[in-house]
Amino acid sequence: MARGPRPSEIHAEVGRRLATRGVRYTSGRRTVIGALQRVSGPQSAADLHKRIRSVPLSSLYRSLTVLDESGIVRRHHDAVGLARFELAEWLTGHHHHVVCIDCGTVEDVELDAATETVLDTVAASVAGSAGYELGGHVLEVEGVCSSCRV
Amino acid sequence: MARGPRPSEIHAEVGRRLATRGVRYTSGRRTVIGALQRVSGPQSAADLHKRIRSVPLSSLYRSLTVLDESGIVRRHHDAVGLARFELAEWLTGHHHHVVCIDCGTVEDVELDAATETVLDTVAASVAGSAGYELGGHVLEVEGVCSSCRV
DNA sequence: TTCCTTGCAAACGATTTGCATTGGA
DNA sequence: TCCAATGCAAATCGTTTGCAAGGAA
Repeated sequence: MARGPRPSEIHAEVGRRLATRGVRYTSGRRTVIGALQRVSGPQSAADLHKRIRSVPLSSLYRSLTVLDESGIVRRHHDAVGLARFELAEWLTGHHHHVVCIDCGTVEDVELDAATETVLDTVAASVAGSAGYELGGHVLEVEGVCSSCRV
Repeated sequence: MARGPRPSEIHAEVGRRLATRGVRYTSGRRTVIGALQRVSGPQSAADLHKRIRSVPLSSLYRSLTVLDESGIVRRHHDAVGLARFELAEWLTGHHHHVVCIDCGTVEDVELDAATETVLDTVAASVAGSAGYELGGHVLEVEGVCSSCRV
């Protein structure tokens, strides 16, 4: 399975990628990447802001936007419509999400190669029959997490 | 595959479901359900409002909220974060989405029973290994639609 | 020096809500 | 009749943006 660069190399990778686009890898942006690296699952701007009070919200949003446009982070939207950000798959490895229907928590999950192959096949046939050129796939498994099941 | 009631029976089904919750099936709500029935893929409030000018936006949102809470429509959020609504699966049958990475269009796709079984198995194992009680699954296939590929 | 980036405050826009009125069972 | 539903306008709130100051190459 395609895991990304190891954690210690992520900053270098990101810096390189930004450089080729004429974008600076400033300390604020490093802080954001660092925070995303330390957690699991997509984070809202508010979540991140709580962890890194040094970066004001507006700058945080601006950084996340640039990082998204540069393919370094990926923006999702949770069930409530809140924007949530996570490192792109080339940095973390391909993975899927398990979403708790009750509390909304999202956790990352990696599938074994065999299963992933099956999904690829399914995705390809779906894309084909709809006349789409396949780009990727996202499997979201919904359920009730252990804390909500108590 | 579990298809829902036929189109002509949907209003009756919806009315029945709402009644058990002490919610009225008013003409405005009928209009909304009718509009959702006529299109394919999740619609934004603005989309719906364009089709049914008779229902003011605020009422539209209120109806969609009630219908969502009653399990009659389901709310999603597209790549831009806009809320999009579609009839619940017990009314339309279980299906998945193909999303165009370029224009954001979302189309419904139904898989054959065999493939669906495979997905169920995958979803169950994912939920299990994450300690979740399985609720359902969503496969989103991303690609480039034919019009964007020109 | 030259742009890109940052901070703050103000602006935006989708969605929600208060309140008086209307309408369905 | 009686309470839920509606419409309008005002309020929310996550997110974006203008502009002047700060910082990296």
